[in-house]
Amino acid sequence: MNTGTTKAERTRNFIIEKTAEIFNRKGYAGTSMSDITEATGLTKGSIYGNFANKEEVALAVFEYNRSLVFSSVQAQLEKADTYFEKMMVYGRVYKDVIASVGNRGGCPILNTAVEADDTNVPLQLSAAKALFSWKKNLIYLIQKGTEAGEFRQGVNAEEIAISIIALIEGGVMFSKVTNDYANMDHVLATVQQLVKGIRAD
Amino acid sequence: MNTGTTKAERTRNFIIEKTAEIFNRKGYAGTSMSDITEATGLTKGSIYGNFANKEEVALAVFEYNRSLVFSSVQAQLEKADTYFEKMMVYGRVYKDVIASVGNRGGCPILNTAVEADDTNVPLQLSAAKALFSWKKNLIYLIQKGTEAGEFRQGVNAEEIAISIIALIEGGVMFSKVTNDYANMDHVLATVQQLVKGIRAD
DNA sequence: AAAATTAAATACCAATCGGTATATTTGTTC
DNA sequence: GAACAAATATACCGATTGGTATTTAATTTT
Repeated sequence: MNTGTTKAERTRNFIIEKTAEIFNRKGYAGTSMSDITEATGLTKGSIYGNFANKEEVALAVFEYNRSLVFSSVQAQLEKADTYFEKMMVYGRVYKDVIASVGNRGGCPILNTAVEADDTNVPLQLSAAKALFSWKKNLIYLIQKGTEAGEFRQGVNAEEIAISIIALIEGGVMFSKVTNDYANMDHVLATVQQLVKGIRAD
Repeated sequence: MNTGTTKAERTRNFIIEKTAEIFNRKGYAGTSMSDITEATGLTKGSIYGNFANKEEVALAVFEYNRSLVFSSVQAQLEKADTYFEKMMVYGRVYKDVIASVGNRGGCPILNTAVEADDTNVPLQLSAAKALFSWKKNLIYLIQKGTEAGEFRQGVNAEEIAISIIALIEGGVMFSKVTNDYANMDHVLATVQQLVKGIRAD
């Protein structure tokens, strides 16, 4: 990528792209300015010419990492024809998403949420916003699927939505720290079971 | 608490107890030696007289935080008479556990796993070991419950176990970062549903 | 191509980082 | 209570932290 009109915009994107994986792996506190200058080959003067401080880099990087995962999922969602199939995308999100972006330090939402919830309000809000948006989208899919007659009436859409997110994020945490992705398969099987469970008969 | 025969042992425990919440909130990278001296009122000489380095403090603190959660759950498990009831303890773990230890920076296993999986091998192994032990215990309860005729035969115990852990940890992450514990209630409802779903009829 | 503007590099800052050697205090044993 | 041992405090180390003025280099605009 690295598009943008002015030189500053291009450099800004360049910095974000080059440091995205570092921030996702080491976290905000664990990533230093020298990590950033090293990864980009730029000097501090250049970094601070494009960002006010380390926090602003981290915020931009989180948005970039989040959008990477988002568009990867979005591509799968668009391929699915029914709302049931769209929901089932999350039941096999591992093969397409985790395998690609997951091998860059795990889920950025999870990483940022866990680190920032006690230490950094702007980052916390960014993570919370991403989760809220994800939840909202899942609820939307369930409601639309219910209207289309694919799902049963009276389903607790919010409960299903939050549970699917929790399963995926908890599964990423579990399989990453144990280095065993069979664990991810197990939680995704439960996600599929949840989705099949709300199907209209 | 703060038991121990020698003065060194008592000081060691004192350091662990006084810094347990700080490490759980700020993480390993985010907690400094001055945080530790400040919280304990001791000097660096005293800290390094009892621990080899910061990592050793973090490891001891993780073990302490983990055991806090563990014994809180264990107390509930012992009260439950049937294996079904024991499994259901995890479906209401929030009220007793999250409310107490959760308000000290969240689940130590989650926090340590997410931070350490890319940055610190000893801490990663500690977190992985804790999760493995938890998973093993859940599988044991399901198997024992099956033998006792409480649960159906042919249940995928590992899948249920990992899913319950993922739901709880994902739920803690979600509700902590959004500051909305209604989300925790939703995932716990799903945990209960999972346990009820393997019940023998 | 010259002038004006923008961006990046250099050199520096005080503060803090994790850690150590040594001195001093405290507790214990005879 | 003197001698000894253990534990804590003091003072220091070089390296690194995030951040900033200022100078130099590269782009745009005229």
